[in-house]
Amino acid sequence: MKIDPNSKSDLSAQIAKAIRDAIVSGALIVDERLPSEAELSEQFEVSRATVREALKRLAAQSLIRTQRGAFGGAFVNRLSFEEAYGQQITTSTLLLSMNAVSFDVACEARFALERACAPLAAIRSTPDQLATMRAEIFRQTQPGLSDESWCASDVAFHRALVDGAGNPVLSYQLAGAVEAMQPLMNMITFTARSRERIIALHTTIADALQANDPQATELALSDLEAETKTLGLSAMQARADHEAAQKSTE
Amino acid sequence: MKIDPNSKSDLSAQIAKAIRDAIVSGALIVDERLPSEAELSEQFEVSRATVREALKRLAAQSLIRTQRGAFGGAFVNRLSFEEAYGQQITTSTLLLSMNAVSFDVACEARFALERACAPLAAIRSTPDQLATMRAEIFRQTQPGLSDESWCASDVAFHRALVDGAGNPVLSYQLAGAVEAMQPLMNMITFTARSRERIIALHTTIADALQANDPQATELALSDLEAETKTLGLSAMQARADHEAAQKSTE
DNA sequence: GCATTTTTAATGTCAGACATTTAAACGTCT
DNA sequence: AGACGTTTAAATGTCTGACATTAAAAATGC
Repeated sequence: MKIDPNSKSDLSAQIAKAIRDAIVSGALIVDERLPSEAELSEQFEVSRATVREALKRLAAQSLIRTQRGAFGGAFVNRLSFEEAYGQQITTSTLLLSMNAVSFDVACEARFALERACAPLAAIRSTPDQLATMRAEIFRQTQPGLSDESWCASDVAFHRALVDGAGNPVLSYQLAGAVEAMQPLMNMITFTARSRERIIALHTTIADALQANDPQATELALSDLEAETKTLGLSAMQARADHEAAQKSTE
Repeated sequence: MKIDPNSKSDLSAQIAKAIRDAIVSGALIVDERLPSEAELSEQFEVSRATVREALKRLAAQSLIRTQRGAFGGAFVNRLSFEEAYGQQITTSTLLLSMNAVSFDVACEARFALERACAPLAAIRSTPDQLATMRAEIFRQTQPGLSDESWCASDVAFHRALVDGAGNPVLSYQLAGAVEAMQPLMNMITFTARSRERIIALHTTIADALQANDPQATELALSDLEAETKTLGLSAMQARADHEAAQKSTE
């Protein structure tokens, strides 16, 4: 592991990159202990503070974990699916909120990805996963459910659907898409009437999965996409009207 | 922004979390300047070194950027799709390599996601994107192409396909899936015979997209998935044999 | 009014100290 | 010999204060 003395970027960034490359390339393997901070600072010929900044960068990406005490140190972390989910969701959420991604585009992406799961989920969904979906549908029928609880239940339903594909890589990739939509969905006011329609579609989806019918699942998902887009459109419209009204009173 | 004095985790991690929450919640907006390190260290009642470690964590996630000099400081970063791509790819690649994800599972996920793009790409692919695909197919017909170059061209072809869906959110989500597969694909030795079959399928896909035919595209992708899985299987088999042979000579 | 120099406010880096944690090594008693 | 408490050592976590470097604003000179 060496750093480029001509590079103009921060030393801590360079050192982090050197170690990251060693991990990605496999030169450092999972659970292997890195040299101590003091040793690294000698090796790279920088102060301990600089090494620490580099290690914190890697820790922020879950590439390493640190343990205090004798025989402690920094260890290469096994990146778990759970941790990766979390990072994916944070990144996706920020990406959407900071880049003014339209509701339509996000919605289209989400349902396209979910439809990709449909054929697999139709074959593989476990009774547990189907039960989860039914339970969430039941929760959605409860009167007086707040919009936030409704959205949370919606996410839970869709996660069960995605997990039904029985492919952890797919679940991981989709976690971001499904969860990142939630802030956008939270802008929508769900009327009793629209909830009814969505519940009906959720039921259709659950039925289709239970019947191992991929086509029907995809169809229902497409209908749900259309319904969601319509709701989103009117919510965005209402929001735009509201802002215009505020502007005129200023 | 406050930190919990009872928490037992590192101060720098807590401070990073406090600032991250402020960004995600929108309390700090894009391009806004954070207080200087000295001010933050007063605010949180910690040393400047600790604040710096926290800021490096955030920088590692591309949440902030720093600028030196007077009127410099740390600024909330607009997370671009490009940066997010990069992070997605690193994370996905590590996830696959560290968790012994089988070739089959990764392959299935990748093609399921690509099939999700097919209907959109069939409608929206631009002449530019189609030209890129044709160019990559042509490159693939060149004799003497190394396995690495072949794989790189394969990735370029599939990225063009995915980008053809004209949905940046989809492209972002899929970047990880497509690129993370490459290390696994690199294990495969592509014979002239198998290359021929893949090139034929790539051509079928490009034709179907050009003809705006989503069904044909999906079909060809499924065929390609089957072909890839077969190749992967024999590669894994060969690798297992090799390892068994090595073990017996020890 | 423009070019140049100076100032200044920030981050980047360093050295050294001390606090805290943790597991191994050591002793002691049964 | 084995169980249990104590010491010790090696690591990370935190603090302090200093200096280097950078880059923009302010001051100066023409």
